[in-house]
Amino acid sequence: MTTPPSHAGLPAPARVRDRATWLLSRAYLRSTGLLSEGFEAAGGDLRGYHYRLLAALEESGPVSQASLGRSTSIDRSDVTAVLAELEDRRLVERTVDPDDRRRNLVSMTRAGMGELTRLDRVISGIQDRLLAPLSAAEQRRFLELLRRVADGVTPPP
Amino acid sequence: MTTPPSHAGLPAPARVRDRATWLLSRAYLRSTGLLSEGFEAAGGDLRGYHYRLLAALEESGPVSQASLGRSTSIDRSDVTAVLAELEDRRLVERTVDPDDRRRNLVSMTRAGMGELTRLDRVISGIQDRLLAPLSAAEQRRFLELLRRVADGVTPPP
DNA sequence: GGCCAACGTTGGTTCAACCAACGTAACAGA
DNA sequence: TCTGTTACGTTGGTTGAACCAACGTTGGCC
Repeated sequence: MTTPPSHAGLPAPARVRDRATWLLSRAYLRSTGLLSEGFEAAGGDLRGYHYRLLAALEESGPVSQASLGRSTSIDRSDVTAVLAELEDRRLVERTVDPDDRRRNLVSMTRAGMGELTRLDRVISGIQDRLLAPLSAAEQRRFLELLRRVADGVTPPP
Repeated sequence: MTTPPSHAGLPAPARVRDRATWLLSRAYLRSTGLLSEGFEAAGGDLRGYHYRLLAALEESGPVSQASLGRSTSIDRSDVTAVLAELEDRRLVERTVDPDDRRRNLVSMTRAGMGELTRLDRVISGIQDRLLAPLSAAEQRRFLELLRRVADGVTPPP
């Protein structure tokens, strides 16, 4: 098992303990811990990048790698590497776009769609576990506030 | 400048967009971006680990590296490396504990205290920038919810 | 026909967070 | 007192996510 050490135990230094950046890093750590647990339990040796690419691909239909990179905010060099892994596992296919031979047209296979569906369920379960400390109403509130912090758009006063 | 690319622009795939894990990773990305910006602007080539160690050290007074590692949740091997850098910059001192020669007693120098104070101000400013999208009341609410998510303690129903 | 931009690829880097193994030192039990 | 076990600091790795630079190929535009 790769359950994260969860070194929750002892209190952090006072200078650090209550800062948003610190709480955020701990929450993120917990989140990635749950995710990698989930990905591992799901088998298939996939990680976040794989899921994001499969999700984008399902939504867009066949597209170029560059476009996939833009819609997932994954660097195109990483897209290359991760797609190669997905192709090895027959979850996607890549063919040169006949209309523009610079482009690789990426499309999902039937197996890829199956894997995406499977991962979907796993990841949904993880959201529930992550947010379990909050009531349903608190979860909604939290997500709304978190979204604004993530977006970082400061409204004019 | 190392201002993060902030590739906020285009929307993530629908499967991903509204998940807590995704929002958390984006908020965390923004947070670390602001932090590294701040550390860079502060000069001195220090990063999060350095600050955490200095903060813990100031709070505890002279202690062993192992103890420092426990109170900051930093692996002891990383503590070793980062303390060596802090010592190079004369921000901390290390001496063998005469009462237990396995231990390195770490203490802060005057310069270290000064650096900590300086970084404190920088980091406080970053909290403000990070939470700027929220009103003061929302910030309090957000921090409370975030703390519970970070702690991950699921209360009995 | 030339020039520039886009694309995919290779091969790096960084930071935080880990783990394993080792020698030295202290300690606890027989 | 010896003996086994733990604690400590150190060295030297690995991982995942996010990056950047440079290159050859291809396409579009003037």
